[in-house]
Amino acid sequence: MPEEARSGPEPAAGRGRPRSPAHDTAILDAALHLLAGEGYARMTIDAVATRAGVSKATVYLRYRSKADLATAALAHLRESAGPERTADLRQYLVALLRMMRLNVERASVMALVGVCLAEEGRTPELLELFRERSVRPRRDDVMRALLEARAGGAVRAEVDLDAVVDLLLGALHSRYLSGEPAPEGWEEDLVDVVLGGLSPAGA
Amino acid sequence: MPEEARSGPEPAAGRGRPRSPAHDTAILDAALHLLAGEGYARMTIDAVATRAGVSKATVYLRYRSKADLATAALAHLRESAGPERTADLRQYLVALLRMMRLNVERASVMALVGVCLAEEGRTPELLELFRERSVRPRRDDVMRALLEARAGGAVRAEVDLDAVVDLLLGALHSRYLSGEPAPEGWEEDLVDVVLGGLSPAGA
Amino acid sequence: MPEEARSGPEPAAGRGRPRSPAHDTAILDAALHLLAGEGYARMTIDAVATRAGVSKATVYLRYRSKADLATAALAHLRESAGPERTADLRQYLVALLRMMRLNVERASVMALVGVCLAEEGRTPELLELFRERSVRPRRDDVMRALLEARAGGAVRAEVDLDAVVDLLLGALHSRYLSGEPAPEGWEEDLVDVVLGGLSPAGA
Amino acid sequence: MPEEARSGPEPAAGRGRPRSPAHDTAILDAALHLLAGEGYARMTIDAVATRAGVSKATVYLRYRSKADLATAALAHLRESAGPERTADLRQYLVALLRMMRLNVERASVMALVGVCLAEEGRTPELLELFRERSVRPRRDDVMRALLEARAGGAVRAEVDLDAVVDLLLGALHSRYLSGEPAPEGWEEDLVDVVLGGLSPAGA
DNA sequence: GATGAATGAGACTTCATTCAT
DNA sequence: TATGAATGAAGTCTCATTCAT
Repeated sequence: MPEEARSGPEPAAGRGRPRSPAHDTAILDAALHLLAGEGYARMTIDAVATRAGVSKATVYLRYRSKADLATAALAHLRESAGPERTADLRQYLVALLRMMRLNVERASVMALVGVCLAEEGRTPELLELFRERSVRPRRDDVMRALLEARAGGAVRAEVDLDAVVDLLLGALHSRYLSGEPAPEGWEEDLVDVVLGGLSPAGA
Repeated sequence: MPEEARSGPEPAAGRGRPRSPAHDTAILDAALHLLAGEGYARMTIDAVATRAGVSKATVYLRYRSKADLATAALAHLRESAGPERTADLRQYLVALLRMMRLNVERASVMALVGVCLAEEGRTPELLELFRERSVRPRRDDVMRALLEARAGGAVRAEVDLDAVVDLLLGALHSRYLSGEPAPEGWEEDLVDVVLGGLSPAGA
Repeated sequence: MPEEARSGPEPAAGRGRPRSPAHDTAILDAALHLLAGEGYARMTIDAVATRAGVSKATVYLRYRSKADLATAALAHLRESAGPERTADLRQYLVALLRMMRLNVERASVMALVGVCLAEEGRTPELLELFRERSVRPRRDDVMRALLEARAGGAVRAEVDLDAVVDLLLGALHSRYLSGEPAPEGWEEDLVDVVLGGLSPAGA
Repeated sequence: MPEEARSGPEPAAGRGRPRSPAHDTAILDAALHLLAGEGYARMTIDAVATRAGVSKATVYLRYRSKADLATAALAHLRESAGPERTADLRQYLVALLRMMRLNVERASVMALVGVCLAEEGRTPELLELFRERSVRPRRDDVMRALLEARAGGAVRAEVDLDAVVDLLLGALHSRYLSGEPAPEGWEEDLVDVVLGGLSPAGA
């Protein structure tokens, strides 16, 4: 059988019994769940199959290998949408950061980040996919907002906007690594620092 | 971490063959190297022993289990010193961030972060130790510098300094996850944004 | 003992590849053989698998652990049937004891007894199973014969029949432990003592 | 060094520091305890050494191998003395059986029997030693009492006394294997059966 | 003599992957 | 297609035994 038949959930042709699409998503959901919860190495095909309610061979019918499956699972992360855009930059950034923080607190996003980082040496596609589905969309959101604000004169022209994106989006990681939970109003504080700067009169 | 009686270089009364201190460090170095390079699950005791030039049982003489070894390896991360303190806040922060970035580019620090995050659900000690040895010292450095600057009037009194720490120290993660290398002068840009803010005239 | 879903020869709905019944018995036979010949600790799963002509994992597909396997192997001891019942008590007891003695001389029954006794502190199920499959059936045989004989008036009413069972069935152990082989007519001697007693005139 | 120096607790000559006799017995006691409690395979040299309060090498200084040690431990079983001899046969036998039963209930004698039986195929010396120290003395005790009773006319001349010994001494094993505890007066019942026989009027 | 370190050879168990039904 | 069985290659940990002090 041609190997393309196994590289993803798309079946070879219209011949024979079609693959169950319910199984397709069940497998990917299960894999993603385990990937985040157990890490790559402890995500066993058996556990994925059981959780998805299928047999191991059914998984292998769709994915050539465990790495393939993990990759597909990450690719299955739907590009999450950011919050509604508002005209006010501060308000928008605060909303975006809050959404991200709640995400992190709810799902095991940080574990997923960890898996991608830890596996980078061996399976760089994982990090690449995570970037594409999760990191880049958020960066683009922020960057677009900043560009508009600059166009509207609300942001100084000489500021390096890439650096601003780095600052805003990294704070969550930094805070998570610190072990301290983010206090009430944390997002507002962040944005205020970035907007207003530290220096007394401007500098 | 090794059993109490075994964590020091010399056994109780100096009787019997002394434990080789060369082995002690070789084992921890090997473990740390593999932990960063292969992740927790793929760091095998066999590989650690081979790399350290000892037998597996010699490793087990020191550490009761693989988790023990990994934890000890992380604890063995020497608390790296920050750069020389300078009176000028901007200059100090830039130097600190640069040092951190070079660290990340040189060693597999991000992989280590990933391992700790990925294993948090199962071995929270790893993240805890990483925090203690790597994260907290850096945060303290920054915070001290900020407090001094505020005392000297170089920082507005109403700014939330914790948020500033989050911003500055997270940018590196954010940038790493973006996949784009940091450009020349990146640290200066970061610090300038934080010092000067985005808004045109102040706020 | 194997998991419920796995203890029968056919899986739930007949789906998938059926488990080889030849393997089932080959594994149990091999395990029993090694258990008797090598003892519990030296019965390795590897040896069982090799002797059964399967892979180790195939064994683990059926039994969760080595203890499980050993238990199942003992449970696999078919409840051996006693000799034909005869009306004459003496004749029946002699036949039964002879059968048991031949069993002991032929198979490594005593080694198996030893294993169960030696492991009692750690795996009491072994002894329990051995009891159920080997000890109790024999005791019941004897007891039934004694009860019938008593009903027929061939046995004094005031005798404690449990003690009689203990005496008759223990003699084999005692003799085995003595190191001397049982002489020709040993069983007859035993039974005659028990029937006739030691005392000259009666009591 | 000559191998005899290791085959037992007797040191080579009077030269050098003499071996500690306290260690000698501590090691054997520990070994015997573990042999009975854990079985041969699970009796580790490490555990013996620890329990004896010495180091592993100290054990090896005395015994060439684990098998050697186990054998010596069994040989160290002091030939336990039977109860006081009394003129009355019945009374003596009851006392002897009671002592044995209490022994079995107190110490892990049955486990030791099991170990010897289970290891017979591999280390027949164990069973041989056990026989010599524990089995034979008891058999001799009973036999002597029977012979005296016969000389005194209290036992029928034509009875096979070896069979009587087998019966009396095996009952304990039989009862132990049955899983039921011996009831109050069990020994009396046994002896009464053997003395009086089952048959109503004599034979 | 005595100690604790070091080791090589396994033992149990798991798992990604392939087969037969 | 889908299933459950079967497998070979590890991986963690233990232990009898030998060494260096």
